[in-house]
Amino acid sequence: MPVTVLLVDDEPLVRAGLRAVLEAQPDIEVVGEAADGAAVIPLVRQLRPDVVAMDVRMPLLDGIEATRAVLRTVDAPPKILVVTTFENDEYVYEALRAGADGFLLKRARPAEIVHAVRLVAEGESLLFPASVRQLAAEYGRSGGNRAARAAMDRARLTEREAEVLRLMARGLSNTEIAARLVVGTETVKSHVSAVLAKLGARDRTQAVIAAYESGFVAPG
Amino acid sequence: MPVTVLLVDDEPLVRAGLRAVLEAQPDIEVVGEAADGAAVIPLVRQLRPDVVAMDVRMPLLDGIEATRAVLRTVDAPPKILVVTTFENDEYVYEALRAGADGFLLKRARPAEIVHAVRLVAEGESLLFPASVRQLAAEYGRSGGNRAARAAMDRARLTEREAEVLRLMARGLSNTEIAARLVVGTETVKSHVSAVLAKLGARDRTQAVIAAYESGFVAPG
DNA sequence: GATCGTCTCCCCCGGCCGGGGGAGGCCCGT
DNA sequence: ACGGGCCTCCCCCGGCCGGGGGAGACGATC
Repeated sequence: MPVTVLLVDDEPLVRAGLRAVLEAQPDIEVVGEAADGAAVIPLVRQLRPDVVAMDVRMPLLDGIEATRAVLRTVDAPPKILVVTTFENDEYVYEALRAGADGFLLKRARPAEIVHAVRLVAEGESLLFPASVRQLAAEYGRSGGNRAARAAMDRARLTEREAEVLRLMARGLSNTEIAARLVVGTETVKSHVSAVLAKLGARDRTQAVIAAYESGFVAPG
Repeated sequence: MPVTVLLVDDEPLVRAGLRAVLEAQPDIEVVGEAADGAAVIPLVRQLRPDVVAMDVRMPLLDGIEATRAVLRTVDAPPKILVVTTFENDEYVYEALRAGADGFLLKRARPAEIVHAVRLVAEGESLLFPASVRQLAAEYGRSGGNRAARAAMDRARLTEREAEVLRLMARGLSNTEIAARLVVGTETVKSHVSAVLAKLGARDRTQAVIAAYESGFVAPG
């Protein structure tokens, strides 16, 4: 069955764009739209979407309040994907703390948008979407810390995964980690893949960065 | 004759604030504004300001690159006053090394801003205001792992290599770094290899760890 | 007992990574 | 004029990495 999505944005143009991008996917279906946060709750109850793509800055009720309201009042709430224009948007971190599952830049490429929707639908959190990385590179290092901490908290690593991440953050290769933990390299690869998925990291380097930025490991 | 100033910042609000503060002075005149680094060079050629108040973090072309570009391509270049939000901004030092004449915190009081503009216009350099001196002192001790710091000092990275390492420490792949620096991937690979060799790192992950441990990049 | 989560291991495979070696252009200092 | 960094780009190639998919074993919880 397809992933169902509810679009919430005050700009019709943005909604139309998201709809076009997402509807092009056979496994994604846009089941509704709302122009402000106040209309979200009844629509969520009625449509029961898997994912809500929610703008942060909206009239009446902003994305943060709407996120809190949905998570507080709806049983088996949908995943919330926060949509924003700026990567260094204070409201985005507020929304993540309010319980949103990931965020997405409006200027992201279509493939990245689709990827983000699928990921949150599967229950993953999104720390390092490619679009954010790129923008963070353009603006400097303003995007990181708080989002990193939030993502690390939300990651819910198992003990073994945390152990593997600590060794990754000391520069060990998969083979070396396997030797240290006295398991097979394939096992280590499984754990590493799980860590990457949970942190929304693309490779071990990004995972280590997230570990430092979140305070999971400390320098010195 | 008055001191003429060109404002370069991607945030209209910041430009408006600087303009208000500076225009209040009879001997200072704001002669132009730009929203990104790419627009700076033609404006400098056209307006020939005495001082350019340049943001470090900007889209398209950041303050460092813009500073280099201006100093390299303009005859009798203006004084460059780097404007930043954060005191511990790695980019600021980079900009100073690129030839900027001083820097200025956005949160500075109006009188300090005016003072800074007048000073650089007179040819003084503003490299170490109190806030930065303090931060440099903190870097001196809190910058973690002494061995890592020693290794980083011994490494003697070139400017380009340091730039590449910073981007590596943000999780960018070689391809992404190449796009950002507008060079070929082979070039990036050369720089990365040089960084790894100089730091004694086996792979990019270890290099990023060294960057964090040495304080070359700081979490938060 | 059945289900779930965790830890363990396996195969295939494409791709990025990093090593080695080379080379041309540029600016700078001797 | 000649070197010496530095930045740029090129080739070949082995290997580690990460994705996708699958599966068995164990304990806990319902």
